[in-house]
Amino acid sequence: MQPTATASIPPPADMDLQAMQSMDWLFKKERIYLLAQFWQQRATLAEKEVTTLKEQLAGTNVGYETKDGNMEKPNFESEIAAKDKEITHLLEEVQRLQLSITKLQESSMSQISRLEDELEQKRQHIVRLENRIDLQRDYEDLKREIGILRSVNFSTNNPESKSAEFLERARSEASEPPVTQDNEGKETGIPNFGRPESDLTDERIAHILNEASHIQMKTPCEDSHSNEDSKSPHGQCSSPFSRELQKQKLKKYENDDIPQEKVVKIYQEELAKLMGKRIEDFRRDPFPGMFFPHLFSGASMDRTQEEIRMALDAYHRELAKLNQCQNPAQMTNLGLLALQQQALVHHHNPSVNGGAQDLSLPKDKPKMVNGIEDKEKDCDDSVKHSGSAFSLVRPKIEPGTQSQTTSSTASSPLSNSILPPAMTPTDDFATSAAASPLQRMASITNSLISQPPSHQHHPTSQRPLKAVLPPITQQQFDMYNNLNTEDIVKKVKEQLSQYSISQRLFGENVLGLSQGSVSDLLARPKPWHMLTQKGREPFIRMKMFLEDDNAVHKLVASQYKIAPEKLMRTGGYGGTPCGTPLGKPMPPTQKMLSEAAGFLNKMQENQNLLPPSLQMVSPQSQMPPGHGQPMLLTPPGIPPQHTISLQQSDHHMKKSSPHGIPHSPLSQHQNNLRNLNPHISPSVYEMAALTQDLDTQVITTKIKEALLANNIGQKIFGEAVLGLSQGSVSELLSKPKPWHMLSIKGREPFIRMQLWLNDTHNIERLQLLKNERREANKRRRSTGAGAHDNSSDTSSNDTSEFYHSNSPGPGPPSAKKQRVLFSEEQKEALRLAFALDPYPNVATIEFLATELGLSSRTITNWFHNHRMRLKQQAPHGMPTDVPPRDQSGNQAPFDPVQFRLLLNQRLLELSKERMGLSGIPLPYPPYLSTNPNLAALIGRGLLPSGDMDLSMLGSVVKEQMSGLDLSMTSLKREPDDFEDDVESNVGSEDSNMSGSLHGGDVKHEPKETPLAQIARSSRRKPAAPQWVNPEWQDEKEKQSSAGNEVIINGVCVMQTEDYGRRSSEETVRVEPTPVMDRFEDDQSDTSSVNNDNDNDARVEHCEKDNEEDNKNSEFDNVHDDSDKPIKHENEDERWDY
DNA sequence: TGATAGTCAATATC
DNA sequence: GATATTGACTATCA
Repeated sequence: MQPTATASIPPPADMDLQAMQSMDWLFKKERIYLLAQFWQQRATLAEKEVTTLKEQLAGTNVGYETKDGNMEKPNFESEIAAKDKEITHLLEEVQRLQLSITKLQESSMSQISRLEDELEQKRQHIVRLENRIDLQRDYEDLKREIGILRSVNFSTNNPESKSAEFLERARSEASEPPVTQDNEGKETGIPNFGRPESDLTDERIAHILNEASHIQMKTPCEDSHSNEDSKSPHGQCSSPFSRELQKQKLKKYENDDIPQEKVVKIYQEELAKLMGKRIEDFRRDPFPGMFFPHLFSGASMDRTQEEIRMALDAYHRELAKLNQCQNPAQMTNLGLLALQQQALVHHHNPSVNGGAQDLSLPKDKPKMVNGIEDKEKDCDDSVKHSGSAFSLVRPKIEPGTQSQTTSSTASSPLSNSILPPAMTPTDDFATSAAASPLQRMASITNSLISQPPSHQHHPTSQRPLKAVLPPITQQQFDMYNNLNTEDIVKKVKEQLSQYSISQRLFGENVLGLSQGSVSDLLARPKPWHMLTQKGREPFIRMKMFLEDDNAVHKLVASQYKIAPEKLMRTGGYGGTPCGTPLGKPMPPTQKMLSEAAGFLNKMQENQNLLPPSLQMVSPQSQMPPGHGQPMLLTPPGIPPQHTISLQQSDHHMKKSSPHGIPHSPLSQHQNNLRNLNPHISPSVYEMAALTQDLDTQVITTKIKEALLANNIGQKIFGEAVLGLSQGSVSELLSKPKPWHMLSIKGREPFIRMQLWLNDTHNIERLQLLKNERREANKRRRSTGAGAHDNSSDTSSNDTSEFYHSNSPGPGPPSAKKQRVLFSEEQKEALRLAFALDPYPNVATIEFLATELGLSSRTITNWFHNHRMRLKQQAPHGMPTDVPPRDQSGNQAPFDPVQFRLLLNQRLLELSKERMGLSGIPLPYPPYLSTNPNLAALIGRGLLPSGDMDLSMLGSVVKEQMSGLDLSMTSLKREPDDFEDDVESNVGSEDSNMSGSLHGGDVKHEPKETPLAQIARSSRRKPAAPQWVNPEWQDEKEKQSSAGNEVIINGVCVMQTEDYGRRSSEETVRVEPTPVMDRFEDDQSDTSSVNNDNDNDARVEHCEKDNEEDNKNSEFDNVHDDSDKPIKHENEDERWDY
């Protein structure tokens, strides 16, 4: 018994704005509070009981007779003592819990202050970011100012303004981000890649700079050390100086409080020095990289570049942060700067001239050859600028330990992963991530040049390369010389599970290991002392990961790339308000989820059908209709809109709450959260995760009605509202899965539908869009004469153009891929094969592929699709038609001979039907009667009974021997109805006559009774849930032991109690599109018991399912022994049904 | 390697 | 032309 309503809990005393920042604490506290309350209640009860007992003891004199006949008083004393003990225990418990509360309060205070600090920092950062949006312009302004000042300077110091001009030119071209000039000499900001590089030769630069160096005032340090700098990578003078320079430059943008003159001077000096050195180097060895590429890239050359890199690094970092916002405009800025910087590399590097051309290669592509050197020198500086939170994956490399570095590319996958998709690991990025900012910028540039911006989120192009993490340094080994691997693993697992981080993501980004390895490590961590140095590395990384507060957030954010990929199609996700600097790319944090979950759950108490967030007018309605930017007509998970939704739903709650539930802490949280951080609101995914129930059937029915009534097609609806294709919409509408069966992703469309339904202008908008499309089509027809009628109107309207404009322009709209079309016979064969073995092994697949003249891939796909679709067709609460795969691979083997024989039967039947002979019964060969499997098939009506036309059989057999003739077409039939029968055929003894035909191809494995087969559970374990309210997790833990919940597809939780209620009382699904026709043939033959299921449209399924249910009921007992808290969905459904 | 969920898009059907 | 079906594919997980 739990203390009842949350509403009865007084809000914690310090429920204020600050506390809102720490929702997890709040939840913990609340829970503890509840527990304390609970225990206290129990203590009181126990006390009462004791009192009662004492009274009884005092007031009664009853006794009982012992064996020896003596009367004895009941031992109330001991009972009282026990109760007293219990009371003590309970009171202790209460005390303990109260202590916990106090502790939590304390810790929360520190947490709050920390959060405040963090917030303040972020605010500052935002301010800085805002200041830097115009970075490029500032930069160029500065450049111009330099030019002006230089001219003045030179004019006063040297009448030879010509040299000043030259110098300026050299300067601007060699050291500043190259900015092309248009005819008017106006800077366009576009890098001039086309300009001949020889335009400014090094000799000329040298000349100019030599001239200038005589003219200019130089610092003594510079004079005396310029040469040394070129030799020594750690020049005493230049490094501090350049750091100073960098600082100054940064300050310029942050404060603008440095006198420009000074800045200019610094620039000039630095540039002159750099250029001087460059020339020196070049003179000494015109082709250094050719002979000593490592030295070249690693020492002098780099030294000079390094300083400029450092100066530009600030830009890079800030722009990268800006880029997090995925704002196209900012992307442009970034791109420009990247281009400029790349150009700078080109210009600044003498290698661009003539023979030394290839010397730039190690810079731009610091991969195979020079990767090591690049990394070694770059990490020195660039590491310092890397995001601190993820420094663990690019462990700080001490100068002294650098030489140990053996990593070839030294990429930092984690830092890659936190880049926005546009910057995520393409080849270049992955390899250059650890390189200098310039290299990174160059990579970005390359990427920008080679990819249209809309490709930013293409999932395939950004697939991270296998991570190669820098090795753990000796220092780190020393630091972690003894770790509790189990503990680490436990914590890591908690983190991964809590934040729904996949093992793959974690492995690739944090450990540099594959998912499989991670799984192994996490499942079976070896004790520290048993590990080799190498084996310890991952644990050290894990430890570092755990110690980095930000790491998990970044990882979560990077995992979110899924969402942007999807949502960016509408610009929705990108519309996320910025303010999420690199360090905090706005993952929906635990707190937020808890918050929203609490709220949603609370809301659901008050509303039967819908989660509160959905009970609202689509925020889109607040936008001017026909707004230029095409968007989904329901918010695609855009936080701002959701904010509205929360507000509205909150409002709704207040209005509609029948129970008048006052402001519970939860709703108060919500309010506060909303006020505090309007932009931190759940996305559609989060809403999906946080919504415990939603009647998909009702939603789809409503949608269908609405579409039908208004003559709106699935296509336009799908594209405009759901971002899905017509086919998908059709499936969704006709076969909506119950909410609890859907993964988070699968829930998304339903959320959108609901949002759309709540939009008061939903129809208007769609009509508007429809009209627009129609007119656009008309226009196109009249003007374009249908010249490029590539895909009818599919991708030619606004919305879909928007959706599909991702496809890069280049290349013809690839010719329509022709779909494989199975003939009826092929289908029949596949169905038969499926009936025999729904999980064919490779050999079987190959056999089938050969037999049917299809590719293995096609066969695999078919099986997969068939399994999935059968599953889908199973009504709610029904067991699926696909038995779980045999865990040990002992599925009754697929027997080619049996397959062929059965197939022959089927084909005969088909031919007969075609020839109008369907009434004539066919005999089956004698052995069939001895083969229970086949007999079962026959019994179920799969196979005809009666006398067989032997001549036909002969001909079919002939056909078979020469390969099946699968060209026939005839009746349709689903094997779905008989596969169960095959499975249910207890004690089958098939495949004994296997062998001669392709026998070698097919393994015959030890058999197992179907009972055992079915009783076995799926080999898949439920995956870690994603975006499930952590609060639920706890409850789940409690509940799951009762076996009433199951995690589906690793992403959603099925409340089987609900489920049972649902299927028994609530929703009886009536499929709008009956699928009966496909099962007609077999229905009459179904000998199973019909359990009077009132689902008309699903009768045949119910029959099957009931049948299977009956069959399986006995297996359930087998399973009941298992104490597995989480069961396979099939099993669960079976149990609940 | 192989399983599942989700989806697209070609094709079929109404 | 709208909708349904279905082969193919990606992403993710174990």
